[in-house]
Amino acid sequence: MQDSDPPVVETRVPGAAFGGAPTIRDVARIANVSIGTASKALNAGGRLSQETREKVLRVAREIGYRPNDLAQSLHRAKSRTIGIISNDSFGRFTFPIVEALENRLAEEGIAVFMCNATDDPARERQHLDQLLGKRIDGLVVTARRADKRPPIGPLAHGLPVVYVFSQADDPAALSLLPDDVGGAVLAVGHLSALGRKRIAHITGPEHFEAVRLRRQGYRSALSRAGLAEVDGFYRPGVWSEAWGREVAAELFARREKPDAIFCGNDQIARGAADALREMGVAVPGDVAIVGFDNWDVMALATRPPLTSIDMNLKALGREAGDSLLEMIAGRKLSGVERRPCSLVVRASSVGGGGG
Amino acid sequence: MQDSDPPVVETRVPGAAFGGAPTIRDVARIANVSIGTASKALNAGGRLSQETREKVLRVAREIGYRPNDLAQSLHRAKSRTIGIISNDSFGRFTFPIVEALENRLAEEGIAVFMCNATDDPARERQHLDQLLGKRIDGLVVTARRADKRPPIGPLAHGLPVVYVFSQADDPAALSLLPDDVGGAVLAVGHLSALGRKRIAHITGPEHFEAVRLRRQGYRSALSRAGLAEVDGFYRPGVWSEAWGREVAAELFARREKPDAIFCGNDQIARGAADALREMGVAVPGDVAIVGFDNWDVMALATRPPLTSIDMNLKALGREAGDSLLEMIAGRKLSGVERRPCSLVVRASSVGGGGG
DNA sequence: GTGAAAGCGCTAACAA
DNA sequence: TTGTTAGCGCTTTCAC
Repeated sequence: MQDSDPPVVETRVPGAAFGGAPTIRDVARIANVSIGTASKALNAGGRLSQETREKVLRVAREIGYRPNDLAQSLHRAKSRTIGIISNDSFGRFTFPIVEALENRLAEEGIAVFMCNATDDPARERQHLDQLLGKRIDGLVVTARRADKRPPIGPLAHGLPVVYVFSQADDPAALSLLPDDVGGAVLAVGHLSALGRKRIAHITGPEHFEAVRLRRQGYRSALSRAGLAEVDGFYRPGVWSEAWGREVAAELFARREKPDAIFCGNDQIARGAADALREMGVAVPGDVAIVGFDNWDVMALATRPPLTSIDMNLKALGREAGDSLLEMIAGRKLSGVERRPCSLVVRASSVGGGGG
Repeated sequence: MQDSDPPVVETRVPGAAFGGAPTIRDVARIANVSIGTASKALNAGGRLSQETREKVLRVAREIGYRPNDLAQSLHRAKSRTIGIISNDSFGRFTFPIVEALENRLAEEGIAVFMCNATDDPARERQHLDQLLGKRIDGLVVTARRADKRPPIGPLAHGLPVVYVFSQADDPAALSLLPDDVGGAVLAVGHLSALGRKRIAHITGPEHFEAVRLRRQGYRSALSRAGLAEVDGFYRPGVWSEAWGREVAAELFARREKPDAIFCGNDQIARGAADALREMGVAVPGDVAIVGFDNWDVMALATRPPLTSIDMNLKALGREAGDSLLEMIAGRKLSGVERRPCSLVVRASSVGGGGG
């Protein structure tokens, strides 16, 4: 059976390319037209008799023809492909960003190469080389923390690059970041609007830019509300529940206790909430708590559920996609853009007393 | 200076391809050799004078030449590219898998297209079309839960596909999964080896295959240890901390209390641990607890830290990469392969009494 | 309305 | 040792 069909096989022999995927040449031959005609029919262009067009399309469908995008790319000098390099090994923060970005780009028929560099410059360089070889039309760089990093490069001049949740040390680059200061102002503003006067701030390590910015927001919101910054109420440390528990316990062993805590992330907030509950302090009755990140798995599991600041990472990712598309279309974009966070109110700041 | 070099510019005019990236033609022209010679030099092949080779390489380096991988692919009929379609929007479980896979493939110089289908068959189809157009050499399909799914297709015949943390309803397909039964046996075996006799199982919804398999492991480990399955000790429900708290409280209101709990995931385990601590039951003194997933953020934050079952997702991802590479090389692989889990012991099952 | 051919960037077979 | 050329799959211009 198999051996009785040499002629057909023969026509595909000098190539047998790409696992035998049919080419436009196959379509043309079977439909009995020239390659040019087949191309015109498939691309819905040029003048062509209805009959021929349909014949070609039918054949194409029947043999499962699908244009080879690599060949097309070669011709149009655009790969319709972009790369994304992450140093977060695509963790909790990068995920939503990358997902939204991929969605946006998929809408335009652009495919995304995913590369994980895990903070290793050598790996990053290697990935970049590969991507440049693949002639990506653009690049997105993302990271675990939004601190400054050396810019990507040197690379094919004019390759559009967007840094998101990551900041290049290069004024000509475009960086998209959440507005940490504004997020903190939102949190503290919410608490002061609820009548809280003694607001503490438990947060992560100060070498994170986010920690410094959120503190700045904390301070400016306090002064805007006419509140004093109590000595010992600002507590940088680590991003863990244990730290939240520890500081909360300590603050409530003081004479001057806070009536609200703004936490640098949801884990700290959860730790604080746990410690307070166990000490018999009512949340939000005695103390209101606001977290940061709005990480559902933490915020919802906390008792009571956490009011938190959402960095709107999906929106950030989508905008990164928009910006990259614009840059690919030729626009020059640069600067550090900070996008607003939002406040998600739950029971840890308002509602039935609790504890 | 710049304007004094018009001829060079001119040579690149009919094309200006790919953002002006230099081509091998540019290298050849500047090095004053033929294209064929340049190619030989760059590919370290054929016989060529040392001198010429070096000259070519130097020019290539100077003008920043990087071979166009699309053109190479076209020629060699391999794209050195694979696709990965996820229905987990790359969440907690898929991510370690994808990361390890990407690492493995990067070692071979293969790039990975990332596609998120989010359980929408239309989006999946669309992504698949795009990937096939890009002539990927292979495909990996991954999902949020390891339940059976309709196989991908129809697609270019012979495209290697590996399902990981996902199972195709097709005996000819290769699926790589964690061994849930074995994981449960490990957990319950650990508890019974510690002398626990009354082991309860709080877990997620029964429509998850993982729940059914883990229960099976639970039962077989009980009987292997000569322990009875106490009525009401098997508690399917939902994957939440609240469920863990609820059931734990309930079990300890009974006359016949368990002396160990094997939980279907770490969230349930954490809920149980919290409830018990608040009831004054000592963990692991009175009750030992084992979770499942070894999700660090949960397992480590629990008081006491959770003993848990690790599905070794990174190893699974790496193996998926190995398998895909083999299939690309021509081997046919199929069947449902389950890979062992491991037990990670922490203080919730052994150690200082606690509570 | 249709076909022929050049060219996208590269490799490999064959000439010189 | 080096150059020439065909061809990978596709689009597009230009003849017919």
